[in-house]
Amino acid sequence: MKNILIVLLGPTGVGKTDISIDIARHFNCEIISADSRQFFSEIKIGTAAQSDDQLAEIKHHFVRFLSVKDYYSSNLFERDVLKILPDLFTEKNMVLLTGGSGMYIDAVCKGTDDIPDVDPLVRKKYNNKYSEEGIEGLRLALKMLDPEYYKKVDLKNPKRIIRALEICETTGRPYSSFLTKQERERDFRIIKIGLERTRKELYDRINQRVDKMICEGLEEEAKGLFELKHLNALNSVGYKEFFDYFEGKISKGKAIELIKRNTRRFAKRQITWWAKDKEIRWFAADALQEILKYIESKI
RNA sequence: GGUGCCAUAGCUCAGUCGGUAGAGCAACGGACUGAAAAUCCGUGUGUCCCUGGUUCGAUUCCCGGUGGCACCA
Repeated sequence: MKNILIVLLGPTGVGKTDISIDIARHFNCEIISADSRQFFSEIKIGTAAQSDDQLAEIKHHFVRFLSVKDYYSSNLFERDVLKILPDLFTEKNMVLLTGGSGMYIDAVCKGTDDIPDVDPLVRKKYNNKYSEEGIEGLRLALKMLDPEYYKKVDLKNPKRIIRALEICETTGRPYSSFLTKQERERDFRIIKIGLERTRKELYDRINQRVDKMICEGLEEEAKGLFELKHLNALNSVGYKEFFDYFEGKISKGKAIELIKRNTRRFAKRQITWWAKDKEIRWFAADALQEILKYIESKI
């Protein structure tokens, strides 16, 4: 029987965590988290972490295993997950991958092209170039180094351009020459399950969850990380807004309001990301029995 | 009960000396292969409270309703 990776995805706040526990319990399998912020140990409250009971009952991988000071990426996630999957599959032919980071899930399911790692100094160099010369400076450099990608890329998005430039510089080849658009073959089956709710319901849950985080002490958690606010891992909804409050830029009420709004917008971006993935079978977020039945029909 | 004010986008409101309307916020749609809870792009979504009148034409002016607020009783 071929090994199976169940992928449970959906926007933030839809209810993935609870149902992932139910599914893992039912099939007696372990969980790999594909949530790019739950990786970090210091940001527990703002990332709606699993409860201690949940973590005790079901073995979770890639949850709070990094410090916010660590560098991580979707590519490292792909490598790390592919590294541990064989071990997990020797014990049980099913593993549950669940989370809300679309790019990380895709990295595991579809793979990414082989592109050399980049020296952080090179990224720094182009970030400096951006602050000194603006987006136009980046565009000119890209036009020189990778005219093909220049035609495709969003020329207003500095991160996209900087990424291409740092690869061009590191490898001496155009970034676009590394992009094959070919999906990797995996030696396990993938069953993708999406959880959905009406927009109204989802937004109500998000708003309530933010209020809950505030009660649980999100402000204190953020305060303790204020000195590290420049770190990428802390450029996250729930923290950046509090940092603005601590700096006196906005009121506390405004910060909470913005956390809610930004979480809603984040959820919308997640929905957009998955909208074009035809492999996903969508279910109402509380339809556990249907989901279990669906999985069983596929194995 | 009387008088006054108000009624326009999801919300707060602007505006049209009569030619069917706009700003902030919210919202909506999209892009995205190693920073992705990031980053970036795009979009006004409207019985201008209702009925009648004047008018070539009414969201705008007038009569009468309805609802809200304030004050007086």
